[in-house]
Amino acid sequence: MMVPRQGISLMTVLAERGYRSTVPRRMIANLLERKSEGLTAQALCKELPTVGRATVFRTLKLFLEAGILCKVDTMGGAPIYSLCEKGHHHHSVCVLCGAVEEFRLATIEQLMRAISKEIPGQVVGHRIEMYVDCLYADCENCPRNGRN
Amino acid sequence: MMVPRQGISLMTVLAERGYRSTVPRRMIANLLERKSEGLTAQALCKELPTVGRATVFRTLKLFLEAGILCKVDTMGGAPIYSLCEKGHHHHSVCVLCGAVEEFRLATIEQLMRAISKEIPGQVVGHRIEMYVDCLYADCENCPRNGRN
DNA sequence: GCGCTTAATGATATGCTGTCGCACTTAGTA
DNA sequence: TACTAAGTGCGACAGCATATCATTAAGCGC
Repeated sequence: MMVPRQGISLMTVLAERGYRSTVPRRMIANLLERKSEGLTAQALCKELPTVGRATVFRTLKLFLEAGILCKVDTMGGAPIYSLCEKGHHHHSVCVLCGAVEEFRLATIEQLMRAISKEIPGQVVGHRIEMYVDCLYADCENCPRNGRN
Repeated sequence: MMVPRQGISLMTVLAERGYRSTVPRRMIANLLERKSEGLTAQALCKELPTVGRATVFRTLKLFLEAGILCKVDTMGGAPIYSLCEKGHHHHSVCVLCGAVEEFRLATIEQLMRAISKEIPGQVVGHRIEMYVDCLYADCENCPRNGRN
């Protein structure tokens, strides 16, 4: 839990795909890698005022396409962009502070196969999101935990 | 599967809750009840040009609050509003034509309880969406099936 | 290091879902 | 039938995201 995620660097992946290493992209990549709990697009823009909004969204899209970033829907707020390992997984989202964690359970994939048999049509994808009270007992961003 | 859903009428539910029966509301309710596979807000507006956009959204909100309508996220498109039975369930969404079906499996709820134990924090909700090729073998709205 | 080509950028406009404020209409009741 | 509050439509607006386009700079050959 709460392992500092240090996967393949985002910029490395872009380079592999033939994209240029630019100042705005490095800034965005850096911020995403530091904030492993995830950020909204708005937060990125606010933290990087020198980077244009369009560039923020374009860069996020590149990372999404590369499969190293996930766009996680919250319960009625702005989606959170969260760095993720490659491979299939799901997310737990804190409804209080918006922190995102990924989880992966063999049981889920078993269940998905079971559901696939029950549902008419060919299943091409699925999404599971767990909404939790807070991921971290001592989270200081959660209104509930003043200081703890 | 593909049972013509004929639950409690939408207007009846509104009446129970003390809302007035107005022309726009009846038109929206009617359309939703006829199109059991679901509609986007935009589609509703287009089919009911005499009803204002604001009214469409306000009425959808009423039905959502009453728990007889579900807002289902698609994979990157506009959300679909789909009539649904009361009670907890999940959705399968066709990625080709956007048709929505609901499903409910005891196994899922068991699994959710299992996951709850694995995840730090108190689970307050969850969302599962299955994306399928098409729900209906003979769906004429799917580009794949010309006529069939 | 120097230019050159083209990808990438930022500013701006635009699209989309959804909400708000407000004057007008209408449902339901007296 | 008349009254009154709920409901409506319009237009403006908010927030996320994308398109356009002139300008900038990354990365390459030299």
